[in-house]
This record gives sequence, C-alpha cells and structure tokens, in this order.
Amino acid sequence: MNRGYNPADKVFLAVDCIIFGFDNEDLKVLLIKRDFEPEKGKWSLMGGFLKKDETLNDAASRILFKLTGMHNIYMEQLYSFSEVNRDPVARTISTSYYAIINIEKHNEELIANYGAKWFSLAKAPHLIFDHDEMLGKAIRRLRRRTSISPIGFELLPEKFTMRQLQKLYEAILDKELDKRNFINKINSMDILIKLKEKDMSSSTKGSYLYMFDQEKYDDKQTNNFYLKL
Amino acid sequence: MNRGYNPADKVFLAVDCIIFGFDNEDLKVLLIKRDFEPEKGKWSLMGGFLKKDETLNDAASRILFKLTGMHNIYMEQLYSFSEVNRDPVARTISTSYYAIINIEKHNEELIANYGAKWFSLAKAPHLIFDHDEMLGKAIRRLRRRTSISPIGFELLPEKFTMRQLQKLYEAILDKELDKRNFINKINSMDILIKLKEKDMSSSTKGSYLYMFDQEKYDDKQTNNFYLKL
DNA sequence: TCAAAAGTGTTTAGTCTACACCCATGA
DNA sequence: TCATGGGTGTAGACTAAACACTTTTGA
Repeated sequence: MNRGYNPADKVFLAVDCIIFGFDNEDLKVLLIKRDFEPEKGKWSLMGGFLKKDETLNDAASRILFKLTGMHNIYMEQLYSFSEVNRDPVARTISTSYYAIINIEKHNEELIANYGAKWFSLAKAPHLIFDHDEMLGKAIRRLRRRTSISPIGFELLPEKFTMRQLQKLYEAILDKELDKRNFINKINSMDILIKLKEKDMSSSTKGSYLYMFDQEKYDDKQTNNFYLKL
Repeated sequence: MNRGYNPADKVFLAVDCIIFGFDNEDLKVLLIKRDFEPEKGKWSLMGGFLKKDETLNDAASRILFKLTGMHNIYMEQLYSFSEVNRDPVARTISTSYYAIINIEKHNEELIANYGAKWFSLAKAPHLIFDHDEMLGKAIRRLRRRTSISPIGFELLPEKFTMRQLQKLYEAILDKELDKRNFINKINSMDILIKLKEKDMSSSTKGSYLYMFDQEKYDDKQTNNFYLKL
C-alpha cells in the first residue's frame, strides 16, 4: 500500500560544502560569489542538488570536484539543515559537508570561474541563507575532530616543518601552543617521519622536514585516540 | 532563473528515530514491528516522512510523540543516509535522530499499538533497510556524548541511587567501572544533590538517593567538559 | 550471625604544563 | 658579530587508576 509515500511531501535536497585550506598562516575557507539568483552577488558556500542516482557523499564529491578540480578529498557529513523557509525559492533541505584540502593543489582557474575566494576565518563575509551557521558548525566539528584523530595530512604539503604543523594546529584551535610541548605530543603519536632534509626558507639555520607515515597515520585515524592540546 | 531547481530531483525525506531507554540493568532500544509493506513483520526503527511545514526536528518530535506519548524528549540529529536503493519503494533519504527517554514514562498502550518492544542492545534483532547501521552510529554517538556532556537526567527516574547512575554509565559504555573512582568523578562534576532519603529496595542497608541539580546540570550540558571514565 | 549491598581514602603511576637557553647561519 | 628562527629537557602539579575493609540491617 506504500503507506506514507505522498508525492506532495517530496523536497529538494541540496548539498553545501565547507571547504577548508591552510596557507601556512591562517585557516581559510573557500567561498563563492553567486552569479545567479537568488541572492546574486552575495557570498555563499559551494553547493548543488542531490541527483537521482547519487548518494549524498557522491554529490559532495561531485561538487568539490567542480570547484577545486580535485578528487578524493577528505570530507565528512556535518548536519542537515531544514528550516522551512531557509531557501526562498523552494522547500529545500540542505545536508552540509566539510572538506579539507591542500590549498596548493586546487585548480586556480576553476575557482576563478566561480568567482570563488579564500577567506581567513576571522575575515569571512556574511553568507546567504543559513550558511553562516553551517560554517560555524564546521569549525566546531573540525576542532573536535582534531582532538580525536590526527588531521593535517590533507592540509599540508607532502613535506613540512614542525613549525608549519604547529601553526596549522594553532590556526584550527585558534590558540597558541608551546613549541616544546607540541613537539613532544606529536612525537608521542608516532605518525611522523623525520627527514634528513631541511627547509631553509624560513630561517638561516633551517628546519628539518617531516612526512606523515601513511600507514601509522591511517591506523591512528581509524582507531581513534585522544590528543589534548 | 531558479537555476538547478529541477523537480525531477525531488526526493522523499524520512526521519528515523533511535530511542534509548534504561531499565536499571541494560541500555535498551525501542523497535517497532512493521504491520505494513515493505518488509511487513520485520523489526525497524520508528520513522515517518518530513511534512511540508515542519523542520527535521519537528518531524522527529512528532514521530517520538506518536510512539511514546511524550513531549520534549532529549534528541539529537545523527546522520543522513542516502544510499540510492536503501528504500525499495521510492528514492528516500533518511535523516536519523537518536533520543533518550525515561523508560517508565512512556505510554505502554501506544507502543503496544505499534507492536513496539524494548530490546537490550545485545539482543536487538536484525533491522530492515540500513537501520542496523543507524543504530550502530547512534550507540557510538551516545558513548561519545557521555564523555562531553552529562547524560542521565533523561534516562533515570527523578530520584536515583549512585549505583543506578553507575549502572547507567556502565550500560552506555559497556564496561565495568570502579565504584569509588566513579563516585569521585561524578562528585567532582558537581551536578548532583544528595538527599536525606534512602532507597531500601536494593539492600538492607539502603542507599542514599540523589537528584540532578537542574541548574548546574543545564549549565554543564551547554558548556561542555571532558569526563573520562 | 550472616549474607548482601553500601559506603568510604590513599598511594602510585602517568600525563600535562610551564618554563629558558644554546645553536646554526646568512647578512 | 648579530639577528633570526630552530632545537632541546626537566621539575612540579595535577589527574587517573588501582585497590580492601567496615557498615547496616533483614532474614
């Protein structure tokens, strides 16, 4: 009898993506300037509609690829927003995803086409609809995530210095960390490989480069731990 | 131009609820026996469709009320499930909510009408669609939630003993706790009021009853903390 | 008088925090 | 030779974990 399946209840389901990147200084978010109605000219998250034959994850991947040109981006479903009038055009529920990418790897041309720009979190403009709320939730989730599974691989270049990693954590958590305590904690996680190479760009002495130990890293990411910073 | 709003992309949006209760012994989940197709006769979570003029939270509250007769139930949105063929009748995305209720306060008659039954987690039957996955995610979320905000108020009677509270945490975390360490940690949270009354039902000596200090409790719940058990 | 559950503190180990000085190098 | 950022260890405070005996009272 297909009880309850009433076509009048059908809704649009959108996916909106909060895309984080790190430029060695600030944690940034990628926003697009809408060149279409409604709210043309305003800033918003990159989004799109769920299509017939895809899952929400598929849709998020598709949307992320469209804007960045990148595949296999680290992402996580965040929350579904459903205020009745959140979208003025039609009843639309939006499932938000947050993603973190290496800021150097995205396709500049694509993001220019979308009128997209990276914003430091502190300087992000007001966004349309409930996108500010989405962004806020994403930041909080990212902070929490940082405590229970290592993050950084996705946001840093392949080789990086301890100070870069520390700056990343400081940017995510929005607080300063003690460099000696930081290095001790990171080392106790046992997920980094110290290279013989040094990066000479930031100081005369030069600082050692590190890489993530992919295997140990993946392991720690699935078998959660608790890192207090 | 309403770009992208293509009616063919509209979907059904369902809400499924994982309802937890505690009977002083086990953590239990309330499941219904479906008396309608598809999968008639099988066990499932209580669910329903999102209606035109309600948010997902509204829908979850409505569904919870329908089954339990209770208002203002503690609940939290969990995750949206979207496998293309998860529902054999029509493309349906389901947003799951978990709720925790005082098992003594629900309406027995209502749940009988739905052929619903409480199951200990260890003994829960196989559920339809992706409901097993929903239940698993809910249990993990509830465990994590336990560490960052006090839980129990919703699951225990107004007055309860320390041992009941400990049993509740043991049931949620599925591990045994040391009673002296437990009592110290709980006291350090400073959210309980120790009453002069004793509960004489469980031992000859009797054990003191406690109540939650509503004000402090609410405060701790919003300003998260970290409780390691 | 004994069985059954309640109540109660201390010691030890581990982890977190705060903190200051020397090093290497290019300008 | 000096200015700049890099690198390194330890002591004290705090928190978590392990652990055993006494109390009460109804049967």
